[in-house]
Amino acid sequence: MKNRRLFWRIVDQIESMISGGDFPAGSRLPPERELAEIFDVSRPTIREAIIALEVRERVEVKTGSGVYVLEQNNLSKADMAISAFELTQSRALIEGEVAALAATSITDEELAVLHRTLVDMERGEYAEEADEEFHRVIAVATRNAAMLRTVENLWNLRVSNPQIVSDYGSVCAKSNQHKILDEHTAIYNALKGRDAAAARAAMHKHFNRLINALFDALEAKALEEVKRKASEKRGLYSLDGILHRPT
Amino acid sequence: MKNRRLFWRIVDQIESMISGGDFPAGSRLPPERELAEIFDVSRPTIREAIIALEVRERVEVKTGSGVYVLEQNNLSKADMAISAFELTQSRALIEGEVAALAATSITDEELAVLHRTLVDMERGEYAEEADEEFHRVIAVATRNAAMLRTVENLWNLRVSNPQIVSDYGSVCAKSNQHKILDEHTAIYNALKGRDAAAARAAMHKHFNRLINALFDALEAKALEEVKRKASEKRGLYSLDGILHRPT
DNA sequence: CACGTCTATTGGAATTACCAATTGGTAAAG
DNA sequence: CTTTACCAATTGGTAATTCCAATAGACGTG
Repeated sequence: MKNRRLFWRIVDQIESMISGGDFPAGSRLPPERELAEIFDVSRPTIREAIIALEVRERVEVKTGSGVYVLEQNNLSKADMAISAFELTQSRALIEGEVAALAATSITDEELAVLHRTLVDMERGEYAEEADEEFHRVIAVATRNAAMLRTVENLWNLRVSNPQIVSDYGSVCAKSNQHKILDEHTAIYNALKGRDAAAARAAMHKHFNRLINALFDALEAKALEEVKRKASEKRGLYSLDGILHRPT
Repeated sequence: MKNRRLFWRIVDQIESMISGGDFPAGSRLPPERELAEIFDVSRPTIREAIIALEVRERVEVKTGSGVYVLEQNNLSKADMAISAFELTQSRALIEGEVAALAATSITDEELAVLHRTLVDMERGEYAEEADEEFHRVIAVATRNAAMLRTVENLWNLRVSNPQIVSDYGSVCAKSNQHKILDEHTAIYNALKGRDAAAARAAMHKHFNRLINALFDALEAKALEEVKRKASEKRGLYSLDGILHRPT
């Protein structure tokens, strides 16, 4: 659909200029007539683009004065403050209960779907999708829409927070995938046996290992950082290059 | 600020006409030129209003065809499907874990705030606010932003869903407030004693009674309905009015 | 009856003009 | 020298008009 109306293109351009730092929050945009020249469109088109930005609350229009860039509410500055540890701890406790609840009400069809996610993950393709599907199906099996909604929200927090995605990077690497698979299998077996306590325990074990893995990764990263800085200092203060130099 | 730009007035008018049923979802709005006549403004102004509605996703513009009213995503048709039972069950399990977690990390200041919510509730004023604050502070005490976020989400589900608000109506009536207060006090004491298991149990007990109260209310309502219908039938088929009429 | 073409309708965009609010400078008064 | 009042330039607000492009429905042809 390249037939987007013209003003949307202008909206994108102005928006990228704003987020690109050309117009910091609080600053004034060039007058409409100038923008029309810059983007080589008519003034009405610029006005339409500005109205779109205004509805989106990116700018504020002051009659007779100009168009001003607003602070970005960046929804979820609160979300950004959530760390991978907190998220994983929450998921451990909540999805532990979800698994226990699901064990009492899961159907054979759902168990079959779960088993498919295990096969998918073993094949190695779509590993993340299989992971999501696994946890989601268990939430569905609770017959509780609020639980499903909560589990989905937590997953969304994970994938929408770049910091968390980064922190999970190494933990979910291919080399660790068999661990996830083993733990998922344990959860699956507990659910198959309709054993609520075992399902809860297996889910806790799953997330508990993840938390430890996150700690290990954090520790390794911190250690790396220390080494790097030490190496920098060594470079700065070393006398290797100037002592006993054979001229 | 009565100096709102003209097109905002048009946006409001069109929007109220849509929600007023003049233009059902899927139907086409009158052409821009007609709207300009109807509202006695110029066509560019109509265009600006339509663009605002388009950015808000109330309408869809099809070039050469017309402007069509979109379904209102009334955020959360999925949310509407969540029943009071499901929500309460979720809160029982999740906030049970929250209480257990909080018991290990709650501060004396937070305990003091909790105690204040108990006093507030005892005084009877701001009972709902005190309830919300009570559960919220416990979530804060977990030192886990994801948990806090989840608890807040569940609370929002409750207050934003009219059906759930209605179902909770009788359960949270003043006559039952002392029960809630007693249960909150029990949770508070468990937290004060830093007893995770006791806190979890007290929270479970709290929500478990709520679930039973919801069931009772549902049952009473259904019974009422049966009686009402029976009474209607009685009125329809009764012979009281026509037999042995003293003329 | 099916298919393609033609045309009326409708939105898309540009141009021009003029109005209204704001702003900032300048000149006059104190 | 400071303050105030006014005026003019700037900037957005609205309108009127024109032309273009996409769509849909009518119409005609095979």
